[in-house]
Amino acid sequence: MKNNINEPSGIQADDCPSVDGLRMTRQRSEVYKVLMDHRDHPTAGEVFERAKENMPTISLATVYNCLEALVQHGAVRQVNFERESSRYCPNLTEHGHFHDEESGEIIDVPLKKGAMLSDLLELPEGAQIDNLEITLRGTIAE
Amino acid sequence: MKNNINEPSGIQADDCPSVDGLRMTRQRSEVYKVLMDHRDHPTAGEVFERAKENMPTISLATVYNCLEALVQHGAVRQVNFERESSRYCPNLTEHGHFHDEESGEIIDVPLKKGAMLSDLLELPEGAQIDNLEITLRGTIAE
DNA sequence: AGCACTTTTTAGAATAATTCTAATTATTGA
DNA sequence: TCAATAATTAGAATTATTCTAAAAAGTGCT
Repeated sequence: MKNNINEPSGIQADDCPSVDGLRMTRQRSEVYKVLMDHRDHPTAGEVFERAKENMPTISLATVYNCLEALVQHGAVRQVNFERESSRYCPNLTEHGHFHDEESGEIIDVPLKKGAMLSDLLELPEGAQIDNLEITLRGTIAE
Repeated sequence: MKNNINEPSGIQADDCPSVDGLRMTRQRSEVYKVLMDHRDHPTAGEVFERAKENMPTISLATVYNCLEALVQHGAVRQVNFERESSRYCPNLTEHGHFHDEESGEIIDVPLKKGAMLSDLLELPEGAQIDNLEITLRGTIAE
């Protein structure tokens, strides 16, 4: 790969706050920036298209690799709607996703402060929850 | 297809309570029975394997068709865990799913009676919810 | 800087769940 | 019984994602 940008691999805090233990390569930083830029839950393919604008040599496999690395280090969340392509979301606060069937838009749905999941759900005895996904599909009345 | 079983296509209430507007074929009824028999959230492939025991000529495409028909008519729910194969669930009460990472088991998690989703989530103004999916991943402490 | 070592990136091939296609079979209702 | 519609089937096609193996980049030591 031609690397003509004279840039250290440690990234400005603004771009990506050096995710714990994750080496910040130019590609990972670009992928992360794409997600931060418009926070609209793009698919890997969409991230690829956007990343190519700044970094024409990036490959789709790398985008997948970067997304996986970012997800595993907790810098980004992976969101699944039924059988569609995974989407990626840089919002790390606990939240669900509302999929507007009319506009196609995906809207972050924050958990109410202080709300306990166990108020809503009859969880199994002793359950330790590592991951929670709440997805909603519907419409918005005008 | 060889059809050597002399059986009307209308199904016993016990097998499948004539889902509104859905013609109950032998295959759909078999697929539904598989789901009712062990309620363990099988994948389409697993449903296929089980259905073949009683109906060796059934095809995988038909299993997919039947599952889709049953889902669309609300007789069965489709459950997705991340990128895994879809799973199918005949429990029609509102509930989520807990995926035990140790045993691999999937456990239905009932919504508490009277609990409102809007107590937990900051829903968008005017949201009409057609579909809600709550999935949890974790472990169970002994 | 030079060198050995590890990690990442890359293009393209492979995989696997699901959907599609077109032909056959079953079902319905006149 | 016949025509019309719907469902089933085998196998091909699709598509998101993962894998592979080679090249490139990064790291750390002297």
